[in-house]
Amino acid sequence: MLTDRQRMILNVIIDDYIRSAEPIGSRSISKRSDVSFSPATIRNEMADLEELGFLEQPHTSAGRIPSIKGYRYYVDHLVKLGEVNEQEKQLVRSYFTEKMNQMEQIIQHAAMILSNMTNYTSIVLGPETFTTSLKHFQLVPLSQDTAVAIIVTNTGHVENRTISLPEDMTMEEMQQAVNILNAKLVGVPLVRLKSKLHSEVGQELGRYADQFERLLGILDQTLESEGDHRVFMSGTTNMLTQPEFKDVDKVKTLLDLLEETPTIMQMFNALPSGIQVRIGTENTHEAINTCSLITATYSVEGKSLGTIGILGPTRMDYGKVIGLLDILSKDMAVLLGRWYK
Amino acid sequence: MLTDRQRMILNVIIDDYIRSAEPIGSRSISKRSDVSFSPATIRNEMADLEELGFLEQPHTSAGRIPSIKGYRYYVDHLVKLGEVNEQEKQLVRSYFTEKMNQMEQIIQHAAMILSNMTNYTSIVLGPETFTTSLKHFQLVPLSQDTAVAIIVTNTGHVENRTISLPEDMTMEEMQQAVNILNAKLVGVPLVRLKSKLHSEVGQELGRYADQFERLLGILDQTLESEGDHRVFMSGTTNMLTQPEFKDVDKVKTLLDLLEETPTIMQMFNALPSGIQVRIGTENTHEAINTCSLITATYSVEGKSLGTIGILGPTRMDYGKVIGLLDILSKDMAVLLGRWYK
DNA sequence: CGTTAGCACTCGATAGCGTTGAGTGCTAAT
DNA sequence: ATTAGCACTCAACGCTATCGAGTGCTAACG
Repeated sequence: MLTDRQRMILNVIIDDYIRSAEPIGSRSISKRSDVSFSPATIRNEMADLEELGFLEQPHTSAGRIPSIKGYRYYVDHLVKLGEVNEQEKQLVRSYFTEKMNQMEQIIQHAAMILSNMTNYTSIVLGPETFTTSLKHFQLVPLSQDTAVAIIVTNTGHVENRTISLPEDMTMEEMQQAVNILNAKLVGVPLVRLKSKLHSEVGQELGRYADQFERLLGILDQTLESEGDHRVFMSGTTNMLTQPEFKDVDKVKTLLDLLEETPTIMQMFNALPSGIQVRIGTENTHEAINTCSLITATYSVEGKSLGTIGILGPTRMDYGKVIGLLDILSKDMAVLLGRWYK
Repeated sequence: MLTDRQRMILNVIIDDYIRSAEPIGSRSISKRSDVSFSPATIRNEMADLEELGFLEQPHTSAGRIPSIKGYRYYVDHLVKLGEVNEQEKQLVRSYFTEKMNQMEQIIQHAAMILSNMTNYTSIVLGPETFTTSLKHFQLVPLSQDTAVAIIVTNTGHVENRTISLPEDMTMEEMQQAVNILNAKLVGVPLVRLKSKLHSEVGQELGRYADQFERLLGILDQTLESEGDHRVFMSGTTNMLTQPEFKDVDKVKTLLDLLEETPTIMQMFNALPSGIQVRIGTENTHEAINTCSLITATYSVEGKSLGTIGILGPTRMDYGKVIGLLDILSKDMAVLLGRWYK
């Protein structure tokens, strides 16, 4: 569909534009040592590329900038994966080598590494609920009528809720109910917890109907709110250094979006595995129509655990980011692998 | 030091400026129904007020704006406490009435209420560590050689760390050490935990020297990292709607500051009890030299528990914010009172 | 003597205008 | 097919004039 020369020119324009953030003219391309055509020739090709929809002109008599379609072609066919050099690889790994024995820590760290190395905003989703199961369920009394309910998953994740007992129930009764739950529910995946609760444990706890309802409520609440704890972000303000965000209004809509955890989750959920690139308007959310989102899933033994992603302007260093996401997702998989043995 | 009329004029200027964000001229003051002097008279008074340092002129032939000193005088002598009307009081309370049985929830909610009702940025610090004590310390085994250590405080706060056992230690040995710790340390305030550990429990655990060191490390880590969990913020992007932040660079320095939890903690710590107002350069941090920070401590039985605060531009609705902080800090004290019975 | 009307003055903001220069598209020559 | 040449376009920039909100000062007034 495109000639070799057109591809080459498109490639050069995008590379240059990514660096300079300014429209690229024919002369500056022609001057490059790896280009041996005159500006006029380049101009002709650029005109063709524009007609084909790969380039745009902000206004007549300005250079060209890539269109969404142009970026798309670039990502699909042209981009050279940023050669994360051995030194950088080591750097990434060295971030992890310290005693990182908590999953939350690893994930948060991953987000930090990403944003630091790219200067974009990073978003990391922790492991999906369906791969985690209940390990332990416990009640710690605080006072006469209050207690903390603690849920531990097999991944080492801990959730907790403070509850106050109904007046007509003693701590002992409550504790008994918990014991029964523990006996029945340990090992059950969190997603099946609810149905399991109703079907199997229901009758057994019949006589503790009240407590049962209450505990169920706590479990539900916990499972719902877990979403908050699964999204980690870093470098949100990095966006502000990009020239495309010199307008405060844009910044606000973007930052507001990033604070909406549910929306973020929704964006990240149900992404196909592997590395995905969403360019500009390919994103469903209007607030990031001038951004690109690159995501990679990390998985253990074929099971997708979670997602790491980078949000930046459409004019983004795709090669570098994709390369980085690739090795980082693999490193994370290895690192997290031990939790799932 | 100031005549009644000067006070009145200063008051009017600040009130108007807070609303309009634009320099106030003599004519617009004179036109107000509650002012019966000609512009010329007002001008004379304004010139005097400027000489005294209460007003500033952005440039000749512009109106006057309040100086830091002006705001200070306003806050100390002139401001009418925003009459949080009964309806709003109810609104605040209604936010809380739902089943809020977790302390974190209450605090986070308080931050949200503040930012929603003021359109500024709110910062809330949870209860100080020294008022909380250890309630329970537990180990939940995950696999052969990993476990989750869980610490519960008397406030219902839960902290946890995943740990991996040294190879030469069994889970049973570890568990035993935990039992001893539990017996000795429950009820001890968190701040004294460390010294208590060394002095009293040290010998007892002598034979478990290795484990002891390890557990100590975990406790330390937990106590240190607790800071992160104690700072709650809401409405960080509200700043962006203020005209004084139309400049992206300012926004960035501000947002960067807000992300530094330790700095925030430092700013809030050791504040005198009651309501405090820090105007502009009265703040030590340069990044908020064009902001004002209003804080209120909330306390139970004379003991200060934590701090709630509002960060806004110096041109801030002091009356409203102070009034709101006042009733909210009291409401929180009541609500949190039950944890400290 | 405090207050006020009048007036010259200041200065940021805004609009209009010519200049500049990077970049284009087209044509004709190679 | 490529390229040199040239007329054309248009944002950006700087300059100037104008406008008007607001001031400071002086003199008049009750």
